[in-house]
Amino acid sequence: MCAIRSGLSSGKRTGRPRSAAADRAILAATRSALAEVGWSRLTLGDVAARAGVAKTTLYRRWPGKNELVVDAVAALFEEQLELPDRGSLEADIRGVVLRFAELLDRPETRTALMAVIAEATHDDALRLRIRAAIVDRQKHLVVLGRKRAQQRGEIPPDDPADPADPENPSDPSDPDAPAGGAAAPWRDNLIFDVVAGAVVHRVMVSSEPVDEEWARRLAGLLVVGLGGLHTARNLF
Amino acid sequence: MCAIRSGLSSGKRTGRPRSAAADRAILAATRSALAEVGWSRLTLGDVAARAGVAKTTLYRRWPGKNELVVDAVAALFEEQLELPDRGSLEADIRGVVLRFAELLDRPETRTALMAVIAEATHDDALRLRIRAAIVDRQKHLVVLGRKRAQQRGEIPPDDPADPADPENPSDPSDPDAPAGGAAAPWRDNLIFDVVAGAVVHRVMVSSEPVDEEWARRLAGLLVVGLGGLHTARNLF
DNA sequence: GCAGTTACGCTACGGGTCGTAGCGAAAGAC
DNA sequence: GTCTTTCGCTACGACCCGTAGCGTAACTGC
Repeated sequence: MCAIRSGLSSGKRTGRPRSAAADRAILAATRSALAEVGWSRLTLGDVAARAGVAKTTLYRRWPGKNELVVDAVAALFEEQLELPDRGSLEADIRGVVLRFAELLDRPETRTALMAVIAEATHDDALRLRIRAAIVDRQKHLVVLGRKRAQQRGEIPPDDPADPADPENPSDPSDPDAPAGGAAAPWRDNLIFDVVAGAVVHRVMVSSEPVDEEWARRLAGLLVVGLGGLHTARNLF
Repeated sequence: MCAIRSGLSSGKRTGRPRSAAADRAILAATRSALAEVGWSRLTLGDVAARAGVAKTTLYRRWPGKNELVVDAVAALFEEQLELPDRGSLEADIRGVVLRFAELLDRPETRTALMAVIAEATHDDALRLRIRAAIVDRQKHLVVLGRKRAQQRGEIPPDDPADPADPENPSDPSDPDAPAGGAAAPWRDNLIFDVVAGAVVHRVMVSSEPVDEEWARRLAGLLVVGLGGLHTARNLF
């Protein structure tokens, strides 16, 4: 996260420091306005007025609407990064599903997430910002859950003999690789896309609630399917 | 789809008819502009100029940017509704995955789909429009694939004794019910959310391609998982 | 203290887009 | 030919954008 850096390089800076309270007020005002008027009708002038700051202050910290909204939403993802160990892979998946759904339950998250993703289609810098602030944190939960399941013996440990994905060779810049140092990161990424994608689609497109019942069904589907991917990995 | 109705009530109307060519030009211009400049920088004046029509003509047919974009994108979904029978559930899933990914391969679809979904958060009419023009057509493919799999015997037929979803009782207005007249529509809906959500998430968030390899993995996960949902349906 | 530096609130501005209104001309229905 | 509706065009007020300039406030280092 973090706005425009005012100081040039190193830490020590002179002069009047930026108000951290203003930062919080601006981000909160952004979320509030987002929930009320939506993305397209959101104006920076309105945000500044809600936050009780001048419009120019806003532009001194964020280049534009997109970046501000990303930071405003990213703050919601900062709070609860860890996930308690619920004792089984199935329960952990249910936990992460409900955790993610809880975030999407806030109207400002719903509106903002889709909007910034749409904007990121034409803005590489914005995509990186989203990845660092939001996506990587969610993906970390998947890696964590997989490692726990391996420790429990629910799924086999990483097999060094398991050949790397031929279509995703171990390229240093390969986004399939950096996460957990696993031998087969494509499984983590597949699960990540399935879990996060299904929850988002359920909430945003199908407009149906993600409740305990649905989470149980999705987790059941995945646990059984994951077992199949390991036991009969060359079946398909 | 369909813009603003000019005539008052019944079919027959007198006077100069609306130019169908203008409609096509406007929608094509919208897609073109969307792919180039993105959602937030898209202006209706620009679209009108690209289409070679007056800006007022545009406002006579669509209430605003959102509705225009929905119709422009929906036209892409109209073309290929059916899916060839590929002989197995796994192959059918792969087919629908690649089919959906093909649509998302167009930059205008990527940009527009997320943007209109974000806007739909605050606009019920827009949500209905999206549902009718886009979502229902995609969901139909899932129902079709499930019926084929049942005919092949890959998954058991609908069990009349299968109790309806307690959290989704057979309410006439229940969106879990209307699709295929199945005894357990929640399975169709779950698969729909998982498949469509995973593809969208893979393309939009992970920014990775949906290729044959990935489709095979997702299909494998689902086929195994679906079998588990049927054989051990009360396990979770 | 004092000077130096940076952030802040405020005002004002040109530029762009929105969505609408009014007009005369064009195109089809009767 | 007459009637009805659409079309292209121009013009308009309203709004928002993003920036510049100013005087003031807050904090640092001497």
